[in-house]
Amino acid sequence: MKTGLTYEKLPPGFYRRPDVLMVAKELLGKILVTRWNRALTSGRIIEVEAYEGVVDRASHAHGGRRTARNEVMYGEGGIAYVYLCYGIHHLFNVVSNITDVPHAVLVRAIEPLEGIDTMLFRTGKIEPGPGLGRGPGNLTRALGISTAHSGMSLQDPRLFIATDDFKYDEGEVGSSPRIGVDYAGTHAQWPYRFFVKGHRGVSGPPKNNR
DNA sequence: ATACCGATTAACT
DNA sequence: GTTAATCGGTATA
Repeated sequence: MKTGLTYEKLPPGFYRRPDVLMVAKELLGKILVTRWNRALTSGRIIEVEAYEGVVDRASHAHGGRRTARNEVMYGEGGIAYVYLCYGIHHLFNVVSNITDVPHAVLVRAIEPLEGIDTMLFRTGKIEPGPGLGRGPGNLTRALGISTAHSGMSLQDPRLFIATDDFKYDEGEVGSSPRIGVDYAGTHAQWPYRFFVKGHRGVSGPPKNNR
């Protein structure tokens, strides 16, 4: 495949580690790739949030809740969990940890790399730029990800995460409480959101990336 | 059967 | 700074 970029798919072991915060932080700088019917689109991950399963009131799996929607969270690390939010937005998560430990990482923003034309077509936007991958609902639209892909393995050639050995330095990464989880009470204060400081592609107002 | 609500976004003032 | 849009998932009866 001609990509102009060289990168290598992350192995299953990356996702199956016990510390969801470590998995979340290390996903920053990795490349999220989709290839539906030969249309390749990709972007570098620049903002994520960790959801710590049964102990986390902000998680869909809090208290061991298990439904048709969130069932895939209980699968082995390395699969996609995609769900519909506000009736419109498809939110993409990476399931981590071992079977029956429902940890997940929400991908909130990417820096578009490949397939910009395809992303513009999918989003109906006219100008290329950070807006294409900024926000969890926007990036799934740009990459063509939907709830139909929930449960798909991230070893699939159509949907995977890869590394080109690029890494952000620790000093380039900021943390904050997660967005939009005020209903979770004190757990909403946990600093489980990680982002690239000062990056224009990070979601929310400018203060969100400081 | 029915009621409530959200891991958001864009378009406002 | 504020708010309307929008509908599947979930709980309750």
